[in-house]
Amino acid sequence: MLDPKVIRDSPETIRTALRNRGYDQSMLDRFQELDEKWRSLVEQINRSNKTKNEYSVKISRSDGEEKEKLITEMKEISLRTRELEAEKAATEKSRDEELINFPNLPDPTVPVGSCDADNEEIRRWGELRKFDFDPATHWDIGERLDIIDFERGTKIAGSGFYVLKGYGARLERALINFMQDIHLEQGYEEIFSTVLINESSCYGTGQLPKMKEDMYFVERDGLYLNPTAEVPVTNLHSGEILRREQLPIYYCAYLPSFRREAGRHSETKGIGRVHQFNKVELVKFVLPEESDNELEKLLSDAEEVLKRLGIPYRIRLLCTGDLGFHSSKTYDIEAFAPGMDQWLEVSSCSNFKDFQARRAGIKFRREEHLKSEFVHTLNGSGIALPRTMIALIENFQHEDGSVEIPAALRPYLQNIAKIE
RNA sequence: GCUGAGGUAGCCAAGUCCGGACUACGGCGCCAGCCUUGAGAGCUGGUGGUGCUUAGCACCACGGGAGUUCGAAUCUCCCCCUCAGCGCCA
Repeated sequence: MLDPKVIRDSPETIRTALRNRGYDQSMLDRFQELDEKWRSLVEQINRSNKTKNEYSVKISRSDGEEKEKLITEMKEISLRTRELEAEKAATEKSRDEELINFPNLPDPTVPVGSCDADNEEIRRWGELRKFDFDPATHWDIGERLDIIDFERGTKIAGSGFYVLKGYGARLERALINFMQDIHLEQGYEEIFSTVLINESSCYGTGQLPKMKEDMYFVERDGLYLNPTAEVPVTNLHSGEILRREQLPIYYCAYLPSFRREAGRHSETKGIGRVHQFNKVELVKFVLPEESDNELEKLLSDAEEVLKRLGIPYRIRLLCTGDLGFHSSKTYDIEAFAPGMDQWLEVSSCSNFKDFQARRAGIKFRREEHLKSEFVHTLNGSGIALPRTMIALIENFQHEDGSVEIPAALRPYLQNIAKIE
């Protein structure tokens, strides 16, 4: 959520940001109109309340005929105040509905652009492997090795689900532990959170209201299935005022994530876009002045996973048009999958600045006597499992259909060297 | 799931039965001033949010919401959460 004061004081900044992001700027005009009306109503109600408070004291101190007279007068004032309050409540509701739909302000370093082609490649790591045979896709390899079962996933849950078997399942578990251990080394504290989360948590990080259609919802209990551990983990501190010495907080969390991907999964074959997937997530709570640096560190912490696995990747800085609703600046890490011949987004590292903190009410105090301020939050996948598995299988395949296990991962798989 | 007790400011905690001077008692912590060589103690004032015509003024805030009333921390209803006991359970 943006600071309403900033919208009031520098609407042109907001207008530019909306334009650069490709948003309809009319929301700004609607907000301004409603906000002005709201402020005028607040003024009127304040005046009215003041009179009421004065009457209240007078009534309690008088009796008899005078008291009756005062009560009659106050009745009228009360009635009028109620009307004003009803109007204010309605105005406030409309205004806040506008406010919650404003996307975050892009960081000045974010390139202005509208589509994928405008994203800026920052760097590459690793050599793309040269094959002396035609590299197979992970779904072909997975089926041949009997480690990925698409048909049975569909049978037990539906289209867009899959099941891992044998070494596939073990590889998944190994990757989770491998990643978590790296992040523990890097100074993150491990969290295992709930998979079901309430509505206010989803508003807190900004998934709601925009992503409602993409989330699974348990109607009976009013709970959502976790779409990304960013939501529960960031909300661990919602409504809290942290002490200065608690910051920075680094959390890493493995958690299954669920996305409805309404009308989209059929576009992608394999396990690149599915309804349920595992992900290790990195979440940071930091001092506002540190968040720029913390984003760079977060990115390199996530990259470390791919480096140790030996999977080639590239880093892209997203342009204003591709930036997520709640993010101020985002780097995507894309691993190369030679079978699919595609760069796959395996991580998205974002600085949200105070956007989520403002929604979720996450503050800190520099000194005990000073006013509380909003923290800055960041998060990044560290990293998403299925696409990592795709890259791993497709990069380390042999012509005979076996898949080599990268040396760093072997200790997590009873030291086996390959799956065949 | 049932029964009971609770939720008041950064923290602890009075007030709630019986609505009105509650401008929310008091304490802890913290800040400023006074005092002191210094510190401590003591004393005085301050300590959340919002709006505005911003050395200030006003309003709001007692878990959340709705209602009753001229007036609600206080009465009524719904919901959330905490604790205890019982029940159920991997």
